[in-house]
Amino acid sequence: MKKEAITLKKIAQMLDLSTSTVSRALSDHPDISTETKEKVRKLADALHYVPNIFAQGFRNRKTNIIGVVVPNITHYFTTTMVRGILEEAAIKGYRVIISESNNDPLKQTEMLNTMLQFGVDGILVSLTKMTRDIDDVLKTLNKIPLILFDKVSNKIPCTQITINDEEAAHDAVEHLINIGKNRIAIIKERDFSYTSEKRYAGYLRALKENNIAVDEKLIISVDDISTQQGKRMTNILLSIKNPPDAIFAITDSAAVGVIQTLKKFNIKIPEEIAVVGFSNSRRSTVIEPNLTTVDQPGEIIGKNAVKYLIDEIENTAENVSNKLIEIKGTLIIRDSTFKV
Amino acid sequence: MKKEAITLKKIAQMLDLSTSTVSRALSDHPDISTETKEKVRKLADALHYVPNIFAQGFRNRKTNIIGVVVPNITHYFTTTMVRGILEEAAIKGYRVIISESNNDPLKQTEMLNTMLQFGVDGILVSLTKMTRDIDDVLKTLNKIPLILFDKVSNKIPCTQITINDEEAAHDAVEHLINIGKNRIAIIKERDFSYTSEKRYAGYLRALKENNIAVDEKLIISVDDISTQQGKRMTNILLSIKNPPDAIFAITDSAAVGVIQTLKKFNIKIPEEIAVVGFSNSRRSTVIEPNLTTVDQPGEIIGKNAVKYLIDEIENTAENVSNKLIEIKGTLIIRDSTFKV
DNA sequence: TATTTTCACGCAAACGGTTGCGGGAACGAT
DNA sequence: ATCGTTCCCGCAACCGTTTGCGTGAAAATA
Repeated sequence: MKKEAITLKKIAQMLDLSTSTVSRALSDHPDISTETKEKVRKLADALHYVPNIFAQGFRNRKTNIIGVVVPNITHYFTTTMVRGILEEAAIKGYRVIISESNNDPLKQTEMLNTMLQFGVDGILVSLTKMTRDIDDVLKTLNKIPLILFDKVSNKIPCTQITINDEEAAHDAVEHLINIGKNRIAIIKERDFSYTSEKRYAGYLRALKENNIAVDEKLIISVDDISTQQGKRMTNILLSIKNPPDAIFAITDSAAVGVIQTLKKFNIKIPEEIAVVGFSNSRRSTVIEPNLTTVDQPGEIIGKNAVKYLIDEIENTAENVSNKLIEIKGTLIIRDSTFKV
Repeated sequence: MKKEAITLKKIAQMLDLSTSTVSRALSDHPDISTETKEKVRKLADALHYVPNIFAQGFRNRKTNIIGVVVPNITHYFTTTMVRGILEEAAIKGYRVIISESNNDPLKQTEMLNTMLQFGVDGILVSLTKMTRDIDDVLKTLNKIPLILFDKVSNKIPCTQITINDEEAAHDAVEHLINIGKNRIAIIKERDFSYTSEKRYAGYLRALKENNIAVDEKLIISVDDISTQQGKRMTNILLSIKNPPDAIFAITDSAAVGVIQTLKKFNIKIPEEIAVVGFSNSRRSTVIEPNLTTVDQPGEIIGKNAVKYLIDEIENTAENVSNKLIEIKGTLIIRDSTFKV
């Protein structure tokens, strides 16, 4: 079936050398003379020799594979991060195994275990929303380098890479204040979402800095944030006595639902109610009016995650300090808040 | 660092057996007595024994990994297929390595080679657009089971899984005819795209079946289909003497550009010009009017691809016949063609 | 010339699991 | 008692690569 592979042994036989010499020649070991190295390299090239990865992994206890676990691979932003991960990993000579937790903590731990069993060198995790018992993640963390990205948690002591949610949200809300809004609603996620909490904190800080009182009625929490929920929550917000003059949806998909509902009631955007989202998804330039949102540089996050992970993998000796890296997200102002 | 792994040898020592007996016991070999099997299994469970995959792969030349190459992982439809692939592979006990060709044939062959070198058991490929010299793919095909999905090519003799592009496109165009259109433009891709050709064929068949003459001016080919191109081509279509009364864009993203441009010129959709896309992307329900499009069951395609691939992997003996599987896509009628 | 150092390479073990083959023990049949 | 089976199990080789250690020859030093 498969053609006979070219092995070190064969090259050795052809050159009348030992396999160890060939091995060392290819890895540029100082014990080998330059001429021998030359000869070996030339023949290896000619035969298209590729080392048997399994023999190597077997020998070195290193697989050069990193595992990636994400909640939902169909989210555009997630794919941009994955793209960054794939790119950086390829550059560094690593391969990537991806799996999806479907926001199910049980499946998440199952995935982690599978990856461990498979012998990946390290794991990149974007947490499920309801990761309450982080024990399984911690257990994995003890065995193998592990880094959190995007959906992170301060309860897990490891390096974490995310965007500056708090600051970006703060900027978004401040932008709303700058265009003259002061009854600013927020649609956020209920509990267990580090990301949501951070953005909520940014919201609160922006209000406080501008001496705007917090109105609990304008703070809406949902279990799973989605376009559907955006619609429903907008209905609720419109029904209160003093409706908001701006809505900050913690997610673009929710923001889309918000805008659709506002339009259904013929509410002028942004004059009557302005809308801000988060993610700069593709839909944000399709919805009308175009959505003001926060652009998250997914590829950069992905690349950085790989960088730090490989760093941990290759420097197992010194105990790496757990870093908290925040990548800057930038507010993109569009028609849903400000028309030119 | 890593705790000492539990090996067959250790279990063997603890039970005073040989490693071969333990190995056979765990693989349910008939030579081993039931009691011994019981004992071994119990201890293995208790110790959480997991076989060293690299030793196995090394020995058996089987990795239980399948490689996946896609042109662009950020496309929503692609991610739905990936989801199906991941799910089915997990069920069958395979892991998945993903890489992105960025629609670059050179990168595609590079990816294929990396996967080969890595020893994957089989490969799933969605071709780049300009895969003219398919030699590299063929070379890979000779060494290892390979199946094409979504972006396929009839020039490569292997099992292929795709949606019924021709029929779906035919249905879409026929729908346009049914609502009274007869100057139907198509925006398609220039050459080298099997998918595009199939959809174009469906377009032609629908016209022919309904005795509508083909007008070359209404057939627009572009190099890379995108929202931007959709906009530009719409401008062109509007500038001809007899503009179309319907536009079939071979892709949702192009269709979005079409609609945006038509709206800019205050052309009524669908009364003056109707629009149909292809993919049922998320944007198709955000754009106004909502886009009539073809829904492609990505997960089913992904699952099937894995199924057939594993079939080939595990039945290397008999020469598998190359099948051509078409998964049904279904037309979803929305406001861009028909308002209720 | 005798001794040490340097250089360039080979030997062989090791990694963990699988498997062909062979063999001892128990049993039944002759 | 002898022979042939059957049942269980162990021995040892093997997969391809890496690496500690050893060695012979040449070169350098005494």
